[in-house]
Amino acid sequence: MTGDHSHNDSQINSGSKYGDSHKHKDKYKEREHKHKDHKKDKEREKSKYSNSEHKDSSDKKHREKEKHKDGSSDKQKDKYKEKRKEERAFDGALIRGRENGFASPPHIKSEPENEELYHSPKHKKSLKREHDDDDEFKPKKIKTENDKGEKKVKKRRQEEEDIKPKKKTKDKKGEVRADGKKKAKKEPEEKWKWWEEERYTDGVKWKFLEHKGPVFAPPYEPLPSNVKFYYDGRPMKLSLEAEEVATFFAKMLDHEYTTKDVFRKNFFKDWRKEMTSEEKAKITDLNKCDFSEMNEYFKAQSEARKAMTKQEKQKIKEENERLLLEYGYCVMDNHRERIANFRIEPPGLFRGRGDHPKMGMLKRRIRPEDIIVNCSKDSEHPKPPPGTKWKEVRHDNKVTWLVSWTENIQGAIKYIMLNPSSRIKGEKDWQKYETARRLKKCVDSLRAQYREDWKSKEMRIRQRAVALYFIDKLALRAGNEKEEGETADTVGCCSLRVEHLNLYPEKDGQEYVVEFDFLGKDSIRYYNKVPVEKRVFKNLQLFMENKQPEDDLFDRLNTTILNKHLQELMDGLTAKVFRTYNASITLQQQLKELTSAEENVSAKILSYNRANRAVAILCNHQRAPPKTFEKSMQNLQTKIDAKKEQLADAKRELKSAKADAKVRRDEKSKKAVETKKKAVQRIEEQLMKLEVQATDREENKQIALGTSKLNYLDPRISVAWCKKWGIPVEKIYNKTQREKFAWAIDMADEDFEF
DNA sequence: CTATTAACTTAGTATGGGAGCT
DNA sequence: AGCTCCCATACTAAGTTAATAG
Repeated sequence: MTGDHSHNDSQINSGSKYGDSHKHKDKYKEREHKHKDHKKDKEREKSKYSNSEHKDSSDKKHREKEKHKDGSSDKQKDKYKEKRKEERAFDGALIRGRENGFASPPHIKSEPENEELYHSPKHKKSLKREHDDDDEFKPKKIKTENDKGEKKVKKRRQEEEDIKPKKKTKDKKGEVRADGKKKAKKEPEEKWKWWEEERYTDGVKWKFLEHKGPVFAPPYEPLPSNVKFYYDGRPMKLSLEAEEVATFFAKMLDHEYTTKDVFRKNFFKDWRKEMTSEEKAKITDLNKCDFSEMNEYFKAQSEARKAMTKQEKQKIKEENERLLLEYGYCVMDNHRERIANFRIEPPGLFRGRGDHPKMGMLKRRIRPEDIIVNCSKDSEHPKPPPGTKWKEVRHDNKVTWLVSWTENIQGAIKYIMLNPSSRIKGEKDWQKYETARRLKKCVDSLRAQYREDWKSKEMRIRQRAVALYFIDKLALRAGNEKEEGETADTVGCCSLRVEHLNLYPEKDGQEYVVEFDFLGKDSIRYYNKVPVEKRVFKNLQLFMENKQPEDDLFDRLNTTILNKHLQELMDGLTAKVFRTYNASITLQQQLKELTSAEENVSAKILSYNRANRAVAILCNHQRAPPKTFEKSMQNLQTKIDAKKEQLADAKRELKSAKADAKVRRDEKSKKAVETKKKAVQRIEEQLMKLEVQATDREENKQIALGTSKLNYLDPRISVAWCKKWGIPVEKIYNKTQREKFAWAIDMADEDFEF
């Protein structure tokens, strides 16, 4: 791959990368107080180093110069022109005429009619956006304009229908339900190919949106009177409110969380807030609280649930399906789309990841009064439960969410949004990969540029350039600043501190080795030793000079600055695009390298998984080794041994059959030989499959493939690979994944190049 | 500017149901 | 028929980024 650089190998092979992240966390416990004055430190750092930076006013000039320099070579100019062209082409292709109204849906059901409405066979072809190669040869612009013209007619037609949306919507409801059943048969040929349509411009996300609102958590069910809470050894009846919160804790009793000081402290504080004044007066020490009876009750409950009869379970299942059918879908622009999370998060105790200062706090119950509903004006608005009101109903079609509320732990807003299979998510996803592909086209010049910048006389530019190098080479995340004491102490690239790296002029026979050791997103440990270029090394030494361990490595850089810079280099470029780009390009290149034509399907899939794994390692996607890992490995080994034995038997039988045939020379015995031969073959195949499976599983012990597959790897690479080698796409993507990547499965052919 | 907020993507883990085995 | 194990899914926390407020 031209775009690739060979940095991956060292990582893929670095066995040392995965320490036990949990054990490791202790090391970071001290951190909190240690770097309390962090902000101040940063200021201090700034003035300390300001000498190395001649007047900030020169920055602007410098930037201009860079631009000129960039464009000065003809080759580069061409490159940029090309890039521009691409962008336009893609954008053009993606524009959905904004007047191409998607107002209220006449018939959600009958996809055939919709199909006609949105892409009559006539211009279907021209609307179809294919990959860039094609784009270069087609006059997109003109095409788009034509389409607009055509669409206008349609739009008008739709608007007429808009006039009586209410009625229409009602009609359709009956249908929706009826449809749910019919679906199974019809669906295949009815699947809506949103990727063959044009996109909205100007940040409009939809024209019509109708949904039923969220499903609230079930109300609290008080404990039966025989299940008691004990304080200081004596039974104590709690008020409903206090009892509910107590049950949250009781349910977690076997969890390690409840042994942590912070968790207990936070829980107790919030619990006390729910107590009556009498309770508050009495219950003053969590250690005197005995929740064990409650805990047992819940365990018994879950046992009982498991022991339910088939019918009972069936009933629950049906109820869930009913709920899904009623609340799990919305209508957005003529299409019924699946909602991702239509249930409101139930109350409970906050479980932060890592050393979270807020772990154990009470996560409040969300009521209708907390909910903001978003839908179109002309839709049938969701109704709040009887006797309640929504906080607000708004009609903002510049956003994609249907419902939002503010969560009480961090004060963050939570949303209900659509499923990944929806048009609105799919388009975004596709666009993400297109941006990464544009990066591929300019990454070489960009790399050349940051290498130049390592020599800059401005500290801020050097820091930026080194940070960018890390982001590119190591696929680090951007690393926003976080508010101290509000979250676990984790970092990304821009927020790295001096204590997170060690410099070794020479280590293990390599020069200029940097050792990274920090907690990243979700408090997952990143540990890596990488040889870097001398210039980078020298720069790091410079950045770390005269600093305390808890000082920022890049004291003149943050994610805003970095992203602003990136935006100037390429439209749509941000730090995370590098992750997407490097992940996808690595997959593509690894697939090329690892797949061998002679191998059978399961060996090819192992190769695929290995390629996938290389990406997961690059992106540091880890998982806790499954609790049952050792056992399941053993089981597999047992199976393998059994299979081997079986194979030996089969071979023996074959041999004797052969001998037999030789003597008897009749049809029957010949046939027997054939049968035995086939049996041997079959068993060999099975054995191979098992062995491959074992290898795969072993290699996957603490690596999670899912995240990269879902979020970083351009699905068209995988689809193309499947097509090229005749692998059924089902072997690579399960049902959900196929739904999410339907666009890629439909449009990528075997020559797709990322 | 800097800080905050809003919106959206990315993340690992818990759990529950179903496939495959005994 | 019951059991085990494994995967898919649900869940929701924790990031990134751009927009907005101060």
